Amino acid sequence: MGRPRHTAPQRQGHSGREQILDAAAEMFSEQGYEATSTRQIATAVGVKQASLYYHFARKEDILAGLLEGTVKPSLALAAKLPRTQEPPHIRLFALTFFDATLLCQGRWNLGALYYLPELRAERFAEFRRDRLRLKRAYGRQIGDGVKDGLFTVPSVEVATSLVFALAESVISMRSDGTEVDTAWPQMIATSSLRLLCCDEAQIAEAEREGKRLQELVPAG
Amino acid sequence: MGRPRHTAPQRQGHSGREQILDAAAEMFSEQGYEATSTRQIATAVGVKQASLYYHFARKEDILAGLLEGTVKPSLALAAKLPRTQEPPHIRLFALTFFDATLLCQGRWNLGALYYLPELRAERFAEFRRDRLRLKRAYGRQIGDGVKDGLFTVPSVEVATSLVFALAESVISMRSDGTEVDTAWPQMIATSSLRLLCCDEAQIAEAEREGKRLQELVPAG
DNA sequence: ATTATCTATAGATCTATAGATAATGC
DNA sequence: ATTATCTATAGATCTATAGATAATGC
Repeated sequence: MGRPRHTAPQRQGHSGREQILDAAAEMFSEQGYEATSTRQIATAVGVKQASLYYHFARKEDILAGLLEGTVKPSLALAAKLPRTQEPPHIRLFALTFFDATLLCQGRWNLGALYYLPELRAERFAEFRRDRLRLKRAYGRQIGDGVKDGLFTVPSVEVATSLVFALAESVISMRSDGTEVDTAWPQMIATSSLRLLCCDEAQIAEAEREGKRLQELVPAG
Repeated sequence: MGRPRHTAPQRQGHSGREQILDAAAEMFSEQGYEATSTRQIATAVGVKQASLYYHFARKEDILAGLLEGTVKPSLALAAKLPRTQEPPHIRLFALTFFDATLLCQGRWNLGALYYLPELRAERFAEFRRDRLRLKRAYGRQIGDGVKDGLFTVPSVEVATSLVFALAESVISMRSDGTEVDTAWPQMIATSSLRLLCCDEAQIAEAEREGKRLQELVPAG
């Protein structure tokens, strides 16, 4: 319903809103936020520029709409980890694997949005806070593992930053055009444990058990 | 010489060109390229907007001027590594340490420019090629190490991407406001070897010997 | 004469708003 | 009446050029 479009729909997505988000996801992640005009998005969707404003009050809200739901699933998994009673190396493997898997999949490289300098704006404070919470969840697993003698690191803070960087490394890979296949998340999670000087026997155990925990949360 | 400015100089740098680059470095790395207007840069320098165009024909050339010289030093070190006759784990440590050190220092977080979506433009093809060459240099050290039985990895390609991501991890750290002190490069280089399943004895050796190789190239 | 600035402005954007219009639903 | 589009446009940019101007150097 509503007045018919001049052009046939050009985009995936049932509602107009979803079509806008789909087009914006592609363009924001590949060209950047400021470099993508509302006119460009509208043309890709197959509507006139002003029609976007029926669905989103401001351009920023389109980006916010995309960010919503990117970290939430990982954060949901992280929240359930403490209750699993699993040892830290398995929990960390599960978190890293899950997070990397999310960033690998999806038609567009949504993770690239994390690097947009525009995210410093107040409008995106909540997203930044969520991403920081996720990083802290990594830190908790690593800290617990050190306490239990499973990991050996010179600094929990540095180790956390490095493991977090490994999980997110698929973002730059995809941006650079590297094919990131389904084997990567496992290699990333395993590499993280190696970096933490985890025992090979325990790494093997985490590889077996860690994937089971993915089911704690509905698949992204 | 030249007509005097209306405002006293606001920026570090001897020439006008350097002052423009200094201001642009700060703004491009913090706000992004498109989000930074030539007027903003000019104001920060203390000149009128049009005066920038005496030094740079186009806005893109300012960004190109900044990128020039960011990967070159690491690439120069990488080029000299084969002649050193050092074993791969020492060469890789040296490269990672040097690269991370460069990214850590400097008034502005120039590495953040690597993530600007605008770098996909043809104007920056040379920079992209250089960065890819640097990544391949990482790959060569890792491949050699695997051949010599020093490293054990499921895939040289994935391992290369992960080690490269570790070296560049300081970029996101600095962007997020994390204090990145002088101890990080060493921890990053060491962590890289751990990720590659390198022997602890050889890691210790690389920590001792790797730093010596920094002198192959004039300090960035 | 050369250098490095300035003023002024063309021309091309770009975001967002106001209000009309063409469907469907009640 | 409601929904989702359309047309038209205001007002604010933004990059880049043309040409004047105020220094220094020869």
